[in-house]
Amino acid sequence: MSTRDLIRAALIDAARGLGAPAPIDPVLERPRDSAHGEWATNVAMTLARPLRRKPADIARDLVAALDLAAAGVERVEIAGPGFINFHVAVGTTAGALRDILTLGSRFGAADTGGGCPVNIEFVSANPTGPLHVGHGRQAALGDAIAALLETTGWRVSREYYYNDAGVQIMNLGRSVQVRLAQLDGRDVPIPEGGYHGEYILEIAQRYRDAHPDDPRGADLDVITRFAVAALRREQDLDLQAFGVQFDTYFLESSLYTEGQVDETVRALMAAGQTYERDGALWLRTTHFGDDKDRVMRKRDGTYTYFVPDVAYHVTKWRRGFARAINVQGSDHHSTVTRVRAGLQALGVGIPEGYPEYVLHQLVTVMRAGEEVKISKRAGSYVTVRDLIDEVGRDAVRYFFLMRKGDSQLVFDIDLARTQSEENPVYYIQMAHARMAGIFRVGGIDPASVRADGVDFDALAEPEEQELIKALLDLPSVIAGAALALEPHRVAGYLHETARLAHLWYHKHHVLNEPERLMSARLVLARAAQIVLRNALTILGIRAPDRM
RNA sequence: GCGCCAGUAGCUCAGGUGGAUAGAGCAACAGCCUUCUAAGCUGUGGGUCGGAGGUUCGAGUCCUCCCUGGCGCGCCA
Repeated sequence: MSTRDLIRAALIDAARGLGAPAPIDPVLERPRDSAHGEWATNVAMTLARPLRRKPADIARDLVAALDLAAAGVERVEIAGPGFINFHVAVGTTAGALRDILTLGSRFGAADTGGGCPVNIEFVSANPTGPLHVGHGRQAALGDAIAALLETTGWRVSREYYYNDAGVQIMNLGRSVQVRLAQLDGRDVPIPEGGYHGEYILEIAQRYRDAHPDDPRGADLDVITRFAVAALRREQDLDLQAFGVQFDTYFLESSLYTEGQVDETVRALMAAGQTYERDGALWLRTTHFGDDKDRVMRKRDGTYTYFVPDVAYHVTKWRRGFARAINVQGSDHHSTVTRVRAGLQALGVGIPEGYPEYVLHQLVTVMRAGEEVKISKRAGSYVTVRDLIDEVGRDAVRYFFLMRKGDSQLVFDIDLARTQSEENPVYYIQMAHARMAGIFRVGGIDPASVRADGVDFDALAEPEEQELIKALLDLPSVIAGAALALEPHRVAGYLHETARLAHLWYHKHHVLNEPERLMSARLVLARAAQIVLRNALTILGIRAPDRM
């Protein structure tokens, strides 16, 4: 049991002794100021109301009832309006490093999810062009959220949904066809809604090489399939370069060919949630929180886009995913209500909040103080590949993850490509490399470092105590980030932990110190290496041993 | 007009789900290399947390209204 758990349990006992009503759930936090001890609780203040007593009096009685010597608590004090601060013995705090070494790559993991299957859908770009920076943010976010959930015990499936049959695909085929005609010397304009990027021309040229039988581009179906395949391959390469892998690619067309769209429509009609008006079929989404009802089937007999969307999410539910998380740009937020309304209208027991959404705001790319809006290949937008080529995969990942998804994100290319202290990615990776460097120079296999017999009282320097506390916080940071679906918390934690590691490294020496000190510091260096690596891994960033 | 998100240091942003004196990076200024990476470290300055009310022991955080910005509001996808 950790020191924190021991304190918590003792507090619950003591509070019960004072007659506090159940459930008692004392919050234990790291005080901002380390002079306030290793742990602090505000439980006396939260009990003031139910017990109808002053917080300070409750705190005094609680402290009197606590016996925490065995837990390594040296001193308990009451401070401010009723906080109870716990000062833990140096060796007790440091002794917890043992767990980090023992658990290794599993330190920080939990089994909160209990193996429950969860589907995470992200990127889901239509195969009509290279991935843009927004897709990059989704890829980084989705992959990190997936890793967070895996680490906390969920069985995660990464899924990519793409539209392989709609109007946009038709426009893609036509755009390539027009480029073919232009290559053939004819003056044909790009159609309304068509794609203008240079990549369309490239595809046309490749099509011409691959189909000498059709130099004039007469067969639109064949051209379209060729273009889709080419772009899917290209997107796969982008994702590969970014280090993202999917378990499932789900084709929108399969919803039609396998009858799920029709089935969903019939089920909604049978549930009495639809009506006909003006020759169209409507869904009563207003019954489920929408501000107006939505058309499902247009007058021309075709379905609006959200019908296959609902059918798609029915398949997620049926495939056994009790949780489904969609990572999308905030420009899709209007679909949230609609999809959920459709699922509720079916009345088949799907929870109201299904699926969950992680919406992110837009990305602005800056270079030399100017906004970058276009790339040569894509024409109207900056591609993920541009960023990866320019600053490297690790920096791209970190920059996309260091901000909360709800915030608009400014991607500063100049900062991301600096290889110095100014760049947070290098700063963090450098901290890891420095820990690794200690073992390399010392000729010690880091995996051989053991905590047995180590005198943890030796780690008494303030920089050591601060670093140790930060390292031990990894599990709770991961748990919080996983619960909130917010990877940026891990990014912030990494930066702070790296700072403490640099500070310690700079001020104190490990090798060639007296045996008692060196062996303890080797454990600390090893623990720091493990924690930095584990946290970086969750964000999909490499932890190099040297730089 | 309605909805979602945001507004915190000159700039970019954190502030785990109400806690103690609001933080970090960049930028600015002043320092530190005979020892495991100076790709690093130390110090200084810098704030009406958009505004006004409210909730309570306690609000950057929760509620209401207003202001500003981004996105969305189709029988497009």
